[in-house]
This record gives sequence, C-alpha cells and structure tokens, in this order.
Amino acid sequence: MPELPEVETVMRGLAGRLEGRVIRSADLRRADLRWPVPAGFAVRLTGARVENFRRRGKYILMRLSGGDSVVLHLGMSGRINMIPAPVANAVGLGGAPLPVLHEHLVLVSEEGVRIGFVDPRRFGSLDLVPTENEDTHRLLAGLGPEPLEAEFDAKHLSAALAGRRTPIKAALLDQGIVAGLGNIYVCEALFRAGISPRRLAASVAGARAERLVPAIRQTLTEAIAAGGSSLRDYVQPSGELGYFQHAWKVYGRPGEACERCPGGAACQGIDRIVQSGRSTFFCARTQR
DNA sequence: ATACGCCCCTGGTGGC
DNA sequence: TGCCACCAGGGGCGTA
Repeated sequence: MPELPEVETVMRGLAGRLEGRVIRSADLRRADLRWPVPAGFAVRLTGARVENFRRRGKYILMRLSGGDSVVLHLGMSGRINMIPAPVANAVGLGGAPLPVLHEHLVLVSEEGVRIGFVDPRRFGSLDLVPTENEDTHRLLAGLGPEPLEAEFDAKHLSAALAGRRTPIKAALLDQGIVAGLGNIYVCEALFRAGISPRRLAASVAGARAERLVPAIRQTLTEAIAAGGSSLRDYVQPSGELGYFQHAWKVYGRPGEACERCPGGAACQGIDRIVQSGRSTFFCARTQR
C-alpha cells in the first residue's frame, strides 16, 4: 500500500495522538515480520515517552525518551488502527474488544489511546536504532533524497540517472535514487511530466528532469493534502479514508481515455504494461 | 556496479 | 458454491 503520501499521513496521525505521551504498555504479538523484530523490543518501548516523529522515505521513525528510535515500515499491507481513549465507565456491547486479525503490535498510552499495527502480509518491519544514529540504520543508509526537500532538484536527479540503462519507471522505484515513490505515484508523476515509463533513465537527465522534478513534487503534495490514496486496506490512523485515488490520472485506469487525449483517433487509451513484474499505466501518445 | 528474476506472505476478485 | 489462477501500494537478495 503505502507510499510516501500514505506514510506521511500515518505519521501525522500517530504524532497527533502520541507525541509527548508515555507508552503504558507495548504488546508484540508476532515477531516474524519481514525481519525478526529484535528481542526486548516491547520492553524498550514500555514506559518510554514518545518525543516526536520523523518520516524518511517510506519509513516512520518514532523517537523515544531514552535514546531509541522505533523504525517502522508498513510494507504492502501495513496500517495503523488508532482508538481514542475510552470514555470512563463506558461499557461496550459484549465488553471485550474484538480481536483484530493480523495485529502484530499494540501500544496503549497513559491516556488509554490504543494503537495497533496491522499487517496481513507481514512485508512490514519493526526495529530499533539509537536516535542519534538513525540514518546509519541499514534500511535507511542507502536512501536517496527526500523528494519534497530542496536537495531534490533536476541537477541531482540528472546526476543520479546518468549512465543508468534501466527504464525510468524502474529507476524512480529505486529508493536510492529518490526516497518514497512507489508504483502508483511513479506512474502518476511520469504522466504529469509527459515522460514514457519505458524511456531509458539516462535519457531523462536534462530538460526532462526539469519537468519530472516538479511533477513528482506536485503529485506527492496533492496526495498528502488528500490524505493519501485508499485502496483495499489503507485508512488513516483515525479510520478516515484518503481520497487521492479519485485523482489518479492513469493508475488503475486501463483503456480509459487520458485527460490529454480528447477522444482523438490517435489515442488508444491508457495502456497497461508490465515492467520488472509490476503494472505500469501510461498514455503512449502523450508520454514520450 | 548494474539489472533482473525470485521470494517473502495473505487476501480479494473474477472466470470457469 | 467451489476451486484456482492472478493480482496487489515493497524491497532485499542471489545470480548473471
């Protein structure tokens, strides 16, 4: 599921409820995620105060008093369930909370806010790293620049793509080139930039990179403003749906006319192809 | 160094 | 109704 806009939305939701709060209990129910969750994980969280959050690419970092940062990745199917503190003396129908399938970590704050990390496919991960060394964590060390920061510009992108003989689609999915893009937003950004996903990455350096950088920025910024895209299982921590999926211009819309092809005979509609095993959606007429 | 399959895992959907 | 193939927002790893 989650690409940069969804991860950002999840992080903001967590920050709103947890920042400055103390974790009363941490219950790790499964440790066999993408990688084994380290021994003692839950103990290190229990009693710690949540200082603040940071997002790096698709990773959420939760900084704790005591010097640890939790490194959370949502994988393909990860999400956060957040239940506000129960009203005093409230009696639920039937009492006991419904068991949540695939809920691997449950945190309860001192105020009684309940945070659940749910991840059916278990491609997500949980780890700890000293806050002062966050960026040296093995999963973060190789990440490219943040696409919404100033450091990400056409000059940097051109340099990163130089000599790359792989399709631009694959290059943009490479988190070492730029951090946070996934299958949906790469398709959308390439459409906006008018660049074919099949074009060799090296040939995007230059004028096309000048178009691609703002296209990526705009796509991500608009998606964050919409609360991300809700597909299948993605919801904001509050349970609200993101609505950016309604703004997709090519992703998931094979056969439809693209908005830049007003019904002309030259337009064959939005194409779906497979690149490195994953679906790519694009307009063959307007993306070159 | 780069690039491409394969694999990890569960669940939903659509065809027969 | 049942079964099965295929698809899904990620990404590390082994191999060529």
